[in-house]
Amino acid sequence: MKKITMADVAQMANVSKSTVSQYLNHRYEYMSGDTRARIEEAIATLGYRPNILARSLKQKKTSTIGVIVANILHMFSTQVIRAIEDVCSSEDINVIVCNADDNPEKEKKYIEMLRAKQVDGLVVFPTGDNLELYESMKKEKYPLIFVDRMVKGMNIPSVLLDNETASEMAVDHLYSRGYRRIAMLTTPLDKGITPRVERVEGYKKALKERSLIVPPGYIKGVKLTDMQNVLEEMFNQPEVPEALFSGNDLTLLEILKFVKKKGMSIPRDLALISIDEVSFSEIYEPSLTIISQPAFEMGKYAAEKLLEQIRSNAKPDPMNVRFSPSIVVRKST
Amino acid sequence: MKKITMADVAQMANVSKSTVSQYLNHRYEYMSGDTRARIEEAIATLGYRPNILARSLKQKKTSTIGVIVANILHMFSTQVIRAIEDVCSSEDINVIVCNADDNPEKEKKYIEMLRAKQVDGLVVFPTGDNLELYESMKKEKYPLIFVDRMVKGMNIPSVLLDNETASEMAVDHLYSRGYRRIAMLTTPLDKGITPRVERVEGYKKALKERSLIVPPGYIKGVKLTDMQNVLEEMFNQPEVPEALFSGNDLTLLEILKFVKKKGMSIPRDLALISIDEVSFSEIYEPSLTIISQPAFEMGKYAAEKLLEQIRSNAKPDPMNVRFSPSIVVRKST
DNA sequence: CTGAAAGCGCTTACAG
DNA sequence: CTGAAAGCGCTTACAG
Repeated sequence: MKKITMADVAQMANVSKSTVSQYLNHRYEYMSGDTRARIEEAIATLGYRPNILARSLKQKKTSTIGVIVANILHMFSTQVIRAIEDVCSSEDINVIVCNADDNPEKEKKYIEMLRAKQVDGLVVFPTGDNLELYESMKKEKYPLIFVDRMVKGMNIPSVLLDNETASEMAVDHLYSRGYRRIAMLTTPLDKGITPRVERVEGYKKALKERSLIVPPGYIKGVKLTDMQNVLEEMFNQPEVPEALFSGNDLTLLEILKFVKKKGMSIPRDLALISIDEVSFSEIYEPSLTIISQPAFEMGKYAAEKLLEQIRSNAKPDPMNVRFSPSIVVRKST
Repeated sequence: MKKITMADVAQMANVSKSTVSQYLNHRYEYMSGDTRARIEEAIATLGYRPNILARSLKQKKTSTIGVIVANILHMFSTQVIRAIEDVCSSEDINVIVCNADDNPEKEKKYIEMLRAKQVDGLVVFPTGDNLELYESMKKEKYPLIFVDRMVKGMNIPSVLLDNETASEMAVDHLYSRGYRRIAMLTTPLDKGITPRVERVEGYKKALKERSLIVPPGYIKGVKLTDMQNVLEEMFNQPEVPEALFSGNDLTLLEILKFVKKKGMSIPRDLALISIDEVSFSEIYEPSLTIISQPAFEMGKYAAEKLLEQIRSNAKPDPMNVRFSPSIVVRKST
């Protein structure tokens, strides 16, 4: 059961390897129909399958890109991946997906692994903690695009949500419904992760514009595992929030857990709005008002830009491209 | 900005490529400390990164496995993947995940792509429609293991849920709570997909053992997009079900959509139980009773067995290994 | 229209 | 302790 190689096919078809190679690459121009048929037959009877590794080594390209998401548990990641796969598959590019699990070590390991595997380019949701690594790719002009997050002072093209507007929309909606004491909960802010920071900024700005004050206990960015406690505190303040703005889907889940534990009624006891669609936003009672990201478009755009970079490794991409959120008003507000 | 190769390192360190290779592979036994230091330095100053493609070509192995899931939208798939990644990463094996999207064409494309990339083995959730392909891998003794589904008459090791028991547990639980008119809804049965068929069989058997009759309209296996209509019919029968058994998570979502649309109250109007945990089973009101699969253990086992196959390409795996479900009783029943 | 030869970047006996 | 040489399975000018 020895592996069939091109040499075997060539021998059986009575041609040279070069000719078999031409055949495989559909360069039929100067090939006699007879030769072509013999090769075809030899391939079929031998069950020959080309070794892409060898080809890639020679061609110095793998027709494969890598994508490294910070945390695959976010619905957003899944959708972006799907979009990337769709555009790549239509261009015969393979994609390898890795999950950094919010862990810079893992991110680094995956970036190195993928580059060692010679992938032609990378789309990454950067953890933000591998500056030198990003920098070195940048310097080597290695095709690279960031999604969801930018890294300050790094000059790497990034596709982002218009986060400020997203927050503005959330606050505006709540405000128009008459809510005034609006709190915000999200995942940790200390790492300076773009969407978190910008959403908090946008939220603050929108409140200020409406002359609403934000008690210090009204903005929290903490780990998912700490959220139950933080919510406990938040709702033990003298001025209890009337509305809560959730920074992302995973946070929303924690909030709903809390709401249930406390037997709160939405929106009577608390109005709730979140960024990111979730699978159950329609079926939850009440259905959930959501600020939704155009995840699919963002993924598509990122893939297209990366492929452009790969093809003409000169043209610099626009730096930070912003996509607009949209609001889906349901019953939780 | 030309690519740094081993030859460059060798030259700079004043040794041969062979020696650099030894260094990279940690074969220091006969290497002078001096040489070693020079190589180390050369690598650092040049920023050399080995080309894994070349190594793999020579070594005839890539230290990479592929996993092809039938449908990544099932929570179960995600968890199995995660488990596979964990065991592989601890053994320095890379994993490439592909989503067949319930489409045999895509499955075929991915299997061929991964094999062309020379992955060392494959774990697949078979769509069941690529018999010849499975057969040929089997014949070539290509390392392969199935998860979630088996393919009849194919003799390929498969790791499966004990589906009959899962259904038995569901029915038993409902029965013990006093429900008698128990219906079941799941995804299409016509393709003979193992878990669906077995769960339906198990359900029928369990009903029979309890001398319960199943009106014809009580078992449905249909596409997700048809479920609203089918549920409509099901609840327009003269004998309306008191309890509904959902075959998987995606089905559950459809049922919940229907329940909401109809303003039904769970469990008063309808008791509900499903196979597969979902993100919102705790927070849903009422919380959802679930038959849960040991997805993580199943993935771990599959990965371990595949790696064994790869290492000693002789030892045949046990054929159909069954894992036991467990029930998480909550409030929907 | 087809083939011989070189080469992609590694690893691996083997020799010394 | 280290190096020369062959080879993994392809592709790609180039020659004829």
